[in-house]
Amino acid sequence: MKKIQKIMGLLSDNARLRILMLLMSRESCVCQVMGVLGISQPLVSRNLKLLGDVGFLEGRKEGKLVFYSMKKKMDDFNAGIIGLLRETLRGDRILSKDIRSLRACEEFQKKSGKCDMKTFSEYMSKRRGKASRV
Amino acid sequence: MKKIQKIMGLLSDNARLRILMLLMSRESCVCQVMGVLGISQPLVSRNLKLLGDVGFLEGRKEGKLVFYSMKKKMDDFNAGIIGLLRETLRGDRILSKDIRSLRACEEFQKKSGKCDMKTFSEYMSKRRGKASRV
DNA sequence: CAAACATATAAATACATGGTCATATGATGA
DNA sequence: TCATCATATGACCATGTATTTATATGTTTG
Repeated sequence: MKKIQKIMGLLSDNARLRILMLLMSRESCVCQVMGVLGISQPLVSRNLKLLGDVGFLEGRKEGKLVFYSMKKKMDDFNAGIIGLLRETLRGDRILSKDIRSLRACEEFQKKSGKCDMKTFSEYMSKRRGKASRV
Repeated sequence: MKKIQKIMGLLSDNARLRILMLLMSRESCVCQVMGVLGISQPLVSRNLKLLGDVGFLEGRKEGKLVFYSMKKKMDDFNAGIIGLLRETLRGDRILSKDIRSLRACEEFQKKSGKCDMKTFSEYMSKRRGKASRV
């Protein structure tokens, strides 16, 4: 009961919902989440931690980077919620856009070898200027 | 997305979760919910309204009383959440106790013909003194 | 109609939470 | 080792939300 309340509270936040949906599509590191959602690094870290604490996410370190992904094993309630979210938010505009942004962010990271999000923003602007309809 | 956030927020509250679970077992009027949960009347009214606004509950007037119950037709998300809660909270101590209290409250209401919750509390005390393990 | 009762609403207050800023930790490379 | 980069943590402030108090609305009964 207490746990349910806590989880429901966590899922009442826009950023955290987007993070969850984003990580359903694939794992990503903190700076990628920053880049995609456009929110501050401390806030991303905090939200990832919160989602991890209740059993939704797990982290994996790789050098200086930390990659987060959906936890493989979840209890019935968590799995049920995730399933329900996936069903309900399938095709959601914002989330689809986020997933596309994640691809772009990975691309940028490969080219530049950095997680610098200021530069990433500029990169995204140029990119948008060229061809892609957002 | 916005709606999901809203619903998740509503379900992060102890009183509202208990109300939902209580009304899964059967419909009840505002004063019964007060008596069972032991919270103030304005708060009960407010929470019932909130849960109604997002499509979980419906109300039915009967004289001065207003009975609330689970809505018959819900969209997939709402139905999914309710199903998940029912599964997860099946056998929860607090909720089982609430449901027993509801029976007692109905019984009291029949005898006294009133919804006076002060009197109901006294009634419950005596009752507890006699036989029933809560 | 007046009084009592059940419910709803409004205003006020107290507490929780989101977000930012500053800073700490930990890893890599010069 | 020092500098830089990526992430985590702590303190703080602003906003929102739960809860209470007071009061309004609507219904029954005397």
